[in-house]
Amino acid sequence: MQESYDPAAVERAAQQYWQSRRAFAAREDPTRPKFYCLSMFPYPSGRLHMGHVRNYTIGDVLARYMRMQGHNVLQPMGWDAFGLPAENAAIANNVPPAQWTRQNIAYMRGQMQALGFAIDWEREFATCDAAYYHWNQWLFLRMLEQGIAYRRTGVVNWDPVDQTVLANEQVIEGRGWRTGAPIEKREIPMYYLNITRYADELLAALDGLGGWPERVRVMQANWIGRSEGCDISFPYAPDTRAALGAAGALKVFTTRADTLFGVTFMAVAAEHPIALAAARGNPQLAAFVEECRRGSVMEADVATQEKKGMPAGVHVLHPFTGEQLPVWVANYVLMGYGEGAVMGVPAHDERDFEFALKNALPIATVVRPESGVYQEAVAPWIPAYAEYGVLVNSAEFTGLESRPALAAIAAALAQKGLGAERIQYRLRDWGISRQRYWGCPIPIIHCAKCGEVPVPDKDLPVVLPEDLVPDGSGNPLAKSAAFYQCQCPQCGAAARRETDTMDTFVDSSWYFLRFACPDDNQHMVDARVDYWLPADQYIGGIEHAILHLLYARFWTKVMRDFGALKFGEPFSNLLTQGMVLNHIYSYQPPGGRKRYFNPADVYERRLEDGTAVSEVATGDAGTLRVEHEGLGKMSKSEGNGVDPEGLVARFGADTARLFMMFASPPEQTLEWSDEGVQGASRFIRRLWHAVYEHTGAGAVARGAAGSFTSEQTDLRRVAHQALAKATDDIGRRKNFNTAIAAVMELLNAVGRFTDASAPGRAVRQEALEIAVLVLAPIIPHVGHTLWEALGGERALIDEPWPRVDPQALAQHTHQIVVQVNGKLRGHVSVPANSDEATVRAAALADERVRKFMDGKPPRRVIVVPGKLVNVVI
RNA sequence: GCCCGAAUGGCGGAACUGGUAGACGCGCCGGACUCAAAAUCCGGUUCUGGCAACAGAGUGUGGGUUCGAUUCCCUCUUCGGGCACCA
Repeated sequence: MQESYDPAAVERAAQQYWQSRRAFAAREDPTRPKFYCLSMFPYPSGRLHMGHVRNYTIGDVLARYMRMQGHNVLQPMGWDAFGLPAENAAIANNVPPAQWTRQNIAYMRGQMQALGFAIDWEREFATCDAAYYHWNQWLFLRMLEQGIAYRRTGVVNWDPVDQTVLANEQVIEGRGWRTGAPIEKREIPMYYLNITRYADELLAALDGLGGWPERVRVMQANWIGRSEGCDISFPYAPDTRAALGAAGALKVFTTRADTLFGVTFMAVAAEHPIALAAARGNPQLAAFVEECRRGSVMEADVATQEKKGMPAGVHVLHPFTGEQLPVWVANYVLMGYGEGAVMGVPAHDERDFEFALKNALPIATVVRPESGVYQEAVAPWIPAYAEYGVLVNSAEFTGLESRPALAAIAAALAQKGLGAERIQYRLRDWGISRQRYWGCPIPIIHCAKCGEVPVPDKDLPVVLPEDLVPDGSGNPLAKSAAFYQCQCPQCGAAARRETDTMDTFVDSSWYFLRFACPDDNQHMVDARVDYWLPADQYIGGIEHAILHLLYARFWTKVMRDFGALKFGEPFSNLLTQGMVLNHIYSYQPPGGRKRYFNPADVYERRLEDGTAVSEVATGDAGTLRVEHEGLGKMSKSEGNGVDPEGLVARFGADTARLFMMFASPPEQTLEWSDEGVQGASRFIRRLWHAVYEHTGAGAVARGAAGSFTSEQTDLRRVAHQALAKATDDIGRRKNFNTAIAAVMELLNAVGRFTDASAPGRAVRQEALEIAVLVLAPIIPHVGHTLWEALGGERALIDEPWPRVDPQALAQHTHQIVVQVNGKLRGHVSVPANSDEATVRAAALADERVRKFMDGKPPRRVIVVPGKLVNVVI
């Protein structure tokens, strides 16, 4: 081996070795346990960012570790290639999205290969390949047949100037990002997937996902939002009947039917039929409805906006008392959730309370706590009582507790035909239509005579033309006659092809299945899926905890019910990785636009009074003082990204990988640190030198055996403790930082080890072998060379994970911590197999312990075997 | 606004099941090597007081449970993720 470590040469050699053996090509092999290690595939944005490097390094460490543990490992990679950024790039550069996307894929593939990931590149595909999205369309048609896919109207952001539907991201403070025009809501027909049909199963099956982080399961459960409650109908009063021209009832859903006698008003969404009818004869109300129509469609905006309302001037009747209740139109009631109407109970609901105070609506208390003082909520400083309690002022239900009252009121309503118990979900059906070009075409043909006609299977895939260039106004497909002109498959008449494309979440809802059989052109999936799936480990950003992961679970269940899969959950174990952060520096010129500076260009300077300021050099040898805004996600807009490519060029892929794995545990955020990178590089060089000096001193007998000196015993204990810890940290806890720390301690111990005798050198050999093998999944390139130098018979990639020698771990004495009143006062050494009485006696005999006991008798002595004694006085 | 997390030395983090707070790394300080610098190696490094031995304080805030709390419970603060058309 070379005396000095040259990352470029070492990495080239290892990568060439793996490539020449096709080391990562995965084959189905029923005789071996399989391990499908899946990282979320990237959007091909142009260049890899540090989040990608982190994600794929975590996956690679696990894949390589499991390979060493004897598993048949599949680690694939592909491209989530449809989406908005390609269209934006197309508008900016006048390049077709397909060309931009495929160039990016080629570039990013090269970047990934330079990082040395153990990926089976033979299975690679992109979601914009017709051979892939063919099956999106095929399954969509099956869903249509089963009523899972259906068409109805939905609300979108409409830019009236560009005549274009905008994504939420393209709406900035209520205005179109390109035109600056105020955005309107518009209802258009769209396709939906009936995910709510699976709500119960998606919720219940979370219990079986023990390999998922608890917080993700909680988030999904809350997102699905199952609530048990009651539908209640409030019959129209004569004024409402007149406005609507029909009899009927206003239906609401509530989980608090026990507060029914406290209803003092009703609130409906601006889009509700009653609101629209009432607005016809009421210009003021019509203006308010119009104002609501202009508001945002985003839930966060709706929930934080000022709660406004206006009386509709019509009434409904209380189902028990027959009292006339005013109907209000309110901007906080969502048409898309429940019935688009809610009953207002100010005394027992925070939001209704606020609304009632503001609009001078009556407040009626009908529930009180079972005990304790209670003050009726009548003013802003007395909060509404939103808990369960005992009913008052509730006719025949007075005196009941809330829970029995819920059932009793529901039963009474059912008898009157004005209500029934029902389970309601917060989850809404999944709208998949996008009025955009760069996506998977929805395989439907609209015929004037036959209506919506599915494209026959034999005509699939409906291929997306790749030569169009969007210009920001409308969907190019809708302007391309070559695309939309077609014949009706049923009657043969001239017809119009659907020009909406699918949400890109559809593409990512099943790509992990396709990796098992990317070459099957006859079927969506085949029997190989049953070998590889479910994925044993899925790794990706926490930001995907809800939408992507829920859609993928749903899609899997649909395919299972269709008979294409034998399992209902796609990912057995999930690791949600934290984000990569860096410092944000900016300069705000007076009256100008804020500029951001990369932390790499910023340096600190101390002023004469000692305060530190951040500055950047400007072109004319001057400096500019910049403001530190704290830490934030690496992003283009804040200019604080670090390019992985430069890092690899300067330090090598192993350093990049080691730093990422060492800086923090995978689930936590990772703060970028140039010094930390240097530290990782330094450690690799120290390891390199330790092996260089050891092997340079001549051949060594492999395998330490026989009796050991105490120095040898100590090094062996450190080595096998590090191995045991790293095995647990990587395999079970997936905390790589502490596994690396254990090997660092081991290398420190090797450095202190002075025994140059033949048995001593065999012990050092064993320690270095353990260090190299344990780090193999993390720094595989340098490991490849070092393993060869240590005399490995096989290449490192073919080595199994080393075994812990229990004898090396054995300890004859234990250090016991002694506390007095919970404070550390001393240590005592006792034989490893001491009983409690011995430990207790040793502790009480300790000089410092006696000092702190101050002659007082112990009131209590707590002994934790092998660890600690606490003397309570 | 709602749901979910997080907060520990100068910095990143460790302490896994309630049992020695600060492993490991960075930075800094001192030393060795060098004409010198870089690199490398050795030692020190939570804070306060003390020459030291040692003592006291200390895990975002305030409270609680416990022999014992970074860990469990409640409160608040700040930061981050998600909120259905960014992916």
